[in-house]
Amino acid sequence: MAPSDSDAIFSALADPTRRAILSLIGEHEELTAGEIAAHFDSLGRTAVSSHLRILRLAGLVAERRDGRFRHYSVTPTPADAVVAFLTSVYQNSLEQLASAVQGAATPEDVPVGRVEERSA
Amino acid sequence: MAPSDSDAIFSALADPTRRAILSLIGEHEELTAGEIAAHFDSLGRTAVSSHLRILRLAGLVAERRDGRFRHYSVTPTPADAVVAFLTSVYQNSLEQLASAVQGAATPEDVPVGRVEERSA
DNA sequence: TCTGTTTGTCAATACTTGCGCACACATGTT
DNA sequence: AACATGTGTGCGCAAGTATTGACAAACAGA
Repeated sequence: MAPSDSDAIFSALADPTRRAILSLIGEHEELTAGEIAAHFDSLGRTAVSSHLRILRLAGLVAERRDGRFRHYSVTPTPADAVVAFLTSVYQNSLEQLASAVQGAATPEDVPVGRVEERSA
Repeated sequence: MAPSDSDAIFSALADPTRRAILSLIGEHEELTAGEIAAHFDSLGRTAVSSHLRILRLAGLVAERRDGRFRHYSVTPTPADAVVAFLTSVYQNSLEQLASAVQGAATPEDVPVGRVEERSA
């Protein structure tokens, strides 16, 4: 199976700790790795660093290096992959409001493309 | 950490095969386990059954027993948990879509509250 | 400059979890 | 009884996670 971007994103979101980290970063503009690690007593810096690496490889967060610090922030775009998948599955119950969103947002940017699927 | 629903949902969505199964069911109204298994040459019935069990426990699919067959369909509501999380992180770029989704699925149940988070 | 400290990651190791398969079992049909 | 449909169980293998120890990079102070 082609290791598409969705794989990395959904795998990254599968871990509760990573979702908590993502939420934590989302509450602020930027956070250093140390500030993030400080919020998790039960985790060492290595574990947090590893999680941040996975989030970064998935494109969910961006890192800005400033001296010996590394500031992490949320990247807005990659949620599209998740929304695209949900849209493709829940078309029936969502197509109405999809058109509503189209009217409100950009009409052409509504990817209903298929997600990966093993050919039989 | 409280094993909230989000855990089961995101874990279920983490596997590419399960996402493919979910997409496959979403393309049709209902599918039996055998029909689903027929679409995946590289998977036995046991594996597909196991995936369906996980999807069912996560509330992503519903099963209707008809004789010796079991018809699976997509349940529309549980996408709320995913959208709720995405909303909390990507408030800016998704609030329109999120409000639209919540309005169509569960109008009164609008949990934009915090996702689980380890207290420091 | 030269230590010493802080920040963050890398490497190697144990532990846990998850996936897929083979087999057996339960249920329903003919 | 014989067959078909699906699932539960146990096993082997792979992947992910957290920890310990060590390392590179950047700053502060004497």
